[in-house]
Amino acid sequence: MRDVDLNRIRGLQLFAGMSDARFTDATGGAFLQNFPANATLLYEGDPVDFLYILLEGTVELQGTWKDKESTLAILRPISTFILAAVVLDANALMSARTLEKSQILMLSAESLRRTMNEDPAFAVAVAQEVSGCYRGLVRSIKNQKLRSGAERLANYLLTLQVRQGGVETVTLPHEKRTLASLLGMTAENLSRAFATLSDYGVEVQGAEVKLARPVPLRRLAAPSPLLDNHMPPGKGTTGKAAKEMWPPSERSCSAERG
Amino acid sequence: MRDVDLNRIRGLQLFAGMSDARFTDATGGAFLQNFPANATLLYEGDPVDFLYILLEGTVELQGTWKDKESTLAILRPISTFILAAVVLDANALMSARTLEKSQILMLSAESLRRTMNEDPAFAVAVAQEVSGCYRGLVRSIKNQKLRSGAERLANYLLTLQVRQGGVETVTLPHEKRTLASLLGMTAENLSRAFATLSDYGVEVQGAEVKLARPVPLRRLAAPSPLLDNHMPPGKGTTGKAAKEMWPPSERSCSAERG
DNA sequence: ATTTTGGCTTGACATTTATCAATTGCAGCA
DNA sequence: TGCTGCAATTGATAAATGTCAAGCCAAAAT
Repeated sequence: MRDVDLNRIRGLQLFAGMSDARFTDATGGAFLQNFPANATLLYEGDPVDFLYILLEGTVELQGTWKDKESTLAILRPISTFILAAVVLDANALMSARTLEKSQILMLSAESLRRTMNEDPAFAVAVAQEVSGCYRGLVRSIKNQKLRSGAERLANYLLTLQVRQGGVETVTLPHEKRTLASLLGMTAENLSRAFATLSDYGVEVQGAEVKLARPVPLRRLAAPSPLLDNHMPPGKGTTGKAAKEMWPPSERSCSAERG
Repeated sequence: MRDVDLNRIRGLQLFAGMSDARFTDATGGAFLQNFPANATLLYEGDPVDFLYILLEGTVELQGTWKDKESTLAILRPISTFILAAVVLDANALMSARTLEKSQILMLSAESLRRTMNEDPAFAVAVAQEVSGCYRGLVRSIKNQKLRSGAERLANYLLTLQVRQGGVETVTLPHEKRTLASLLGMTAENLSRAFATLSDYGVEVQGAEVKLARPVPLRRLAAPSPLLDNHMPPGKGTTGKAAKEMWPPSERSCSAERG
């Protein structure tokens, strides 16, 4: 472990209230790992011995049942994942695999649980982080149960637009089949959903998607802070909750969901 | 507040490691409220000033979007709810309403946040509780995205069977339309899903459902600890995670989901 | 006892989504 | 330059799910 790597995570909200001594202690058994694309870090059902922190690359969290699989989240740096399993010393409910070459920091789950018990501020930070992840999942379920495929896509595009700085033409960050799975549909249906949205000014060319008529698109999408997390680094969801600073907890575990 | 009411929650995992003094302090601003059936406790988007603890009755958590609504969870005593919003001092993402006459304990959110900061053991307990809720939602999403309506119903029935002690004939605890919404389908489709399951020995008569041929039913349902929470009070999910004792965190916030 | 209410079911139909097969398009490579 | 492999698209079809309307049934009200 080089300090330069640890410094990348020292600034995370999760470790904010910690003394340097405790931070050093908690990250004692940590190591940095480089993975190629399409490497599986963890299988569904596996015991979880580490907290993973994605520093570079992309990681997909997926679930499987009866030969079917579904993407539950796609993570970008800097994100922690499987924190809940670490807290409860439980088995993983999701598989994790890299979508591209990735650099991942692995912290000993046991050390973290010990630190939680010794450092009150850290325990609070963990509770906040997991709470944010929880709320991300609540949004995800609502998105899935209340909206149609085209509506989910429309909202995904609008969220992407915000995250990319309000540009008119957004760039899809993943393969379309991955995006389809994240949005809860087949690749074929994603194509058709794009076709449907062409009536609303959505023009696709490879990974470039031009949102030519934002107004009708937004009317169809009807984005809502109660379902979508339009949160670019540094802004709070509500006035009241301004303390949910970056890295926003609600983003860490469920970023770029459908 | 009568002590007899507070005693009902004193035994919760959430308050386990707490000194009596801190417990008294944390529950200082608490009050017990009786609600009739169909009373809305909290609307989606509302600021959250209390942690709710259901002592008697039934509470439904639901989400709304564009005139559509969906049941996200149905809670039974003793369950806490909207803990994540309390932790983050954020607005509610779900509405909460009673399905029947209910008795609900309301604890000051601000007191609880203060207690979290003052009592390390409580902060850890909160982190564990929210982590359990998080995992419940992960299961819920997988259930929703990976299974068909009939498969969700089949698994719901099997879960119910376990929870009711393994009886051959289970009793549906809610109205079918509520159940349908929980399972992510319309009431009409729930009827048809029951019809589909008749091929697997499922015989419906009102709220009584006889599972006459468990073997083929289980083959169809393919229940899995990674998607279903077959956890009756007192048993852990995995050998390793035996410390997830009752009230199991994974049940509190998402019990009786589809 | 009769009416009324509301949940539940059923049928017909529309819409959405999935599946299968074939084709296109494109990037990497011989 | 032309393969080759894979993602993406398209069309045809099937399955799942939603919608609307009508009717059934049982519990509650009169």
